[in-house]
Parts: sequence; structure tokens; C-alpha cells
Amino acid sequence: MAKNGTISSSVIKRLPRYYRFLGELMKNGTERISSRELSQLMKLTASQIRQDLNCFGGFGQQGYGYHVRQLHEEIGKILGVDKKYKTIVIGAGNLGRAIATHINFDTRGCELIGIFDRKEELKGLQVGKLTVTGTDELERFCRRHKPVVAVLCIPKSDTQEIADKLVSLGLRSFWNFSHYDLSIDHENIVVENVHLGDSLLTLTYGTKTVEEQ
Amino acid sequence: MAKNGTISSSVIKRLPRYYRFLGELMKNGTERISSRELSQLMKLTASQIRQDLNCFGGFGQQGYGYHVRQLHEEIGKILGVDKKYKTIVIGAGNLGRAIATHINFDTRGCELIGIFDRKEELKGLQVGKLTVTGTDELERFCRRHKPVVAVLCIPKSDTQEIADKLVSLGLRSFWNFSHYDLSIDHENIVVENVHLGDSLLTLTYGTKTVEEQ
DNA sequence: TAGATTGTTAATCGATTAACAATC
DNA sequence: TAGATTGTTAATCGATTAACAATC
Repeated sequence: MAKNGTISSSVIKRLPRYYRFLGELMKNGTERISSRELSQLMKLTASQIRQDLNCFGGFGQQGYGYHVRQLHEEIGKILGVDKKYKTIVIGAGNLGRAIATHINFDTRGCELIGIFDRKEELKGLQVGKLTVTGTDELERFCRRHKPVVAVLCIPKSDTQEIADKLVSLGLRSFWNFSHYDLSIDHENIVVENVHLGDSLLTLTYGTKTVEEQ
Repeated sequence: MAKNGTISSSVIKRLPRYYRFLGELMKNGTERISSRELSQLMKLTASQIRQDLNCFGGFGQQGYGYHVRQLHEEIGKILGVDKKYKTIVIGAGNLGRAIATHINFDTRGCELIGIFDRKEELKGLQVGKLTVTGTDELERFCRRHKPVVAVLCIPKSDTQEIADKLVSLGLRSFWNFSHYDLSIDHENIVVENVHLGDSLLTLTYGTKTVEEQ
């Protein structure tokens, strides 16, 4: 529940998924949905859906259910899809370029405004609408444009150092793809670690477990 | 606990992280570590570490702690890092190519043996050590090489259809990067959904929350 | 033997599910 | 009004933490 202040992170982590499913329903022209119907679609319990949504106040209507478009919008607002957080990608290797071109930043509250790499040979390379800039320009760029979100696609050995530097340049949120558990002790800094290697290992475990049956 | 059969998925999802940290410790030449020391390093409780490791039997030794190399090896065995599951990537766009070149499959129990795309213009393209093959060759390829793991880097509209086809061709594990919640009703099929968009949205929520303080 | 630290049981905490009164 | 479905409280379940006896 927690009408007091913070919402539990288990709930938060489910919100993007709700948002996705509601988006799909909207596309299909569905106007209303009950927690039971939605629960079948999303493979959750109806109880959980009602519990989750009520963390933020009564979005539903007794006897009717939830208005899809309205609920979609409300959850979007909670998540911050309408924000325009200036975002830079650090590292223009395969992964950095893929993230920069593949992820829709602007529908997720972020505005991609730069991509940086240390390597001379990558400078000037076109990545989507951006041009790779040298890391030596980072400081000047940050003072001028004041980005707040950094996507880290760099080797693990560089991650902590670069992250600390970025914090000193005013960056406050880190989406970290390096094989390193970034943690920053400053207050008001947010880190989201993505460990693709861990995810693959989990799958390998599952494959092995199924095979052994 | 569960010496009976299945380990809870909360425990499983922590194993790759243990494995990573133990790998680092090994590199640094650390021979032994106590649950308390490891807990400080990983920002967990010592209790949880002992609880987790004991799901698989006593890896430690009273009064001494855990032998780093041995524990690393044991967890690796549990996860299946020594397996050689034949793996194919479906979709050779930005993301598919990044995954194929950036992820170390072989240290995670997988052997990357092919990358496929539907688009004519991508056929023949070199991606790391592999060459992009047309989707029309998929059936023949699978009958011949019998891959078991598929990495899906395709648009969400195609995902369910292609996954079903791959199941019929004997694939059993899916690492799914499409913006679609893949679920397969066959028995003994494992799916690991990676939703990078959801991860970014979670970060945006965090950014917004910190900002509002 | 004394000290350290595990393995394991018991206590606590939080998250999920069930139930039902409130209400559209 | 009757039916449907929420919002919300209570019950259950599972996961985390604390405690301590076992043992190296």
C-alpha cells in the first residue's frame, strides 16, 4: 500500500509491464478491462493488480473495471514517460551503438543528445542521428548541455572511474551495461544495472534443469 | 532450503552474481572468504549468503569460511558454464549483431553457431566469426546442427510465430529481446525475457523520484 | 583447547493472495 | 434494484534475517 511515501520496488518493477500491456490493449481498441481479464492476459492474479494499482489511488471504478486509455496515461505519468531527461551514451562499441539506435528513449522520458567514445577511430562515426564525440569533449559538453542520464556501455575496468567523473559533472542517473556492479555512494544518484551475462547464465541454468528431467 | 528438488528462483537469480564476484576474488588472488566479508563486498547479509549456498549442500567449512576457487567452480557447475548448448541468434539488426559480438557465450554454457535474418541485404554479412544466413535456411540448418538455444532479436510482431516455429524445430530455450512477453505453453521450454525498455522506464521513474525530493 | 565461522532452526518481515464490504 | 467489480482489510505464503549449536 503505502499512501505515506515510497512504493515498494516490487510494485515499481511491474509498472512498465502494465504500461506495455495497456498500450497494446489501446491499440486493439479495448476501452475497458477488469482486473480479472487483465490478470489472465498478464498471468498475474487479479488481487495483485488491484493491490498494485491502489498504491497510487483509485484508478478503477466499482462494477466497471478500469478505463484502459486513462489507466495507461496515469501509469505513464507515474513512470515519467513525459519527461525529457537529457541522456548521453558512453561507449560507442557494438553495444553502445545498438542501444543508441535500438532503444526508443523519447517514449521513455529520455532525450538522447550525445554519444561518446575514447577511441580515436570511432570519433565522427554516425550513430542514428548522433555523431560520436571524443571523451575529452565530455566535460565541455556536460557544462553546456547538462545531461542527467548516462548509459554506460564501457568495459568494467573503466566503469567506476567514469561514473564518478560523470557524477562530478552533474549526471544523476546511470543505466549501466558494463559487467560490473556499479554502486555510487552519493545521495540522490540512481543506478540501474543491466547484467546481460547474468541473464544468459540464468537461462543456461534453466536449460540444464529442463534437460536433466 | 529445499534439498528435496527445486531451488527458489530468487536464489537462482543471485547465483550469477555470486559467480561474478567469486571470479573477481580469484583474479585478485584471494583464497578464502567468510560469508561476512563476502556480504560486505556484495551488499547482502551474511545470513542470506549462507542460506543461499546451503541450498546446494555444504560448500563452506566451520571456522574457516569458503574456499574461493572451489566455491566458484561449484556454482559454475550448478549454473552449467561447462555446457556447450548450441545457440543461434535470430535477427541480425543492430541488437542482434551487438549481442552476437558482445556477449561471451562460451563462458556461459553456450556455443554460438549461427545468426539469421530475413532481410536479403543482410545475408552474407560478417558478424564476429559468423556469417548472416537467410531465415529460409533455418529449417535445414536446425535439422543438421540441432541448436537448442535461440536468441530472439526480432520485432515483437514476429516473435510468437518464429518462436513457435523454432520449438517445432527442436529449440528449447529462448533468450528473448523483443518488446514482447514471450510465453510458450509447451512443457520443458525455458524462456528468459529481457525487457530493456522496461529497465529504462524503471530508471526514469527513479530519476523522477529523486528529482522530486 | 579457544576462536572463528559455518549450517540450520526459529523469528521476522514483506509480498502475495483471499475475502468481502463498499459502491458504481 | 441487481450485478459486477473495485478498494481494502485480513490471512497466507515465502523470503530474509537473527540466533545459536555444531564443528573445523
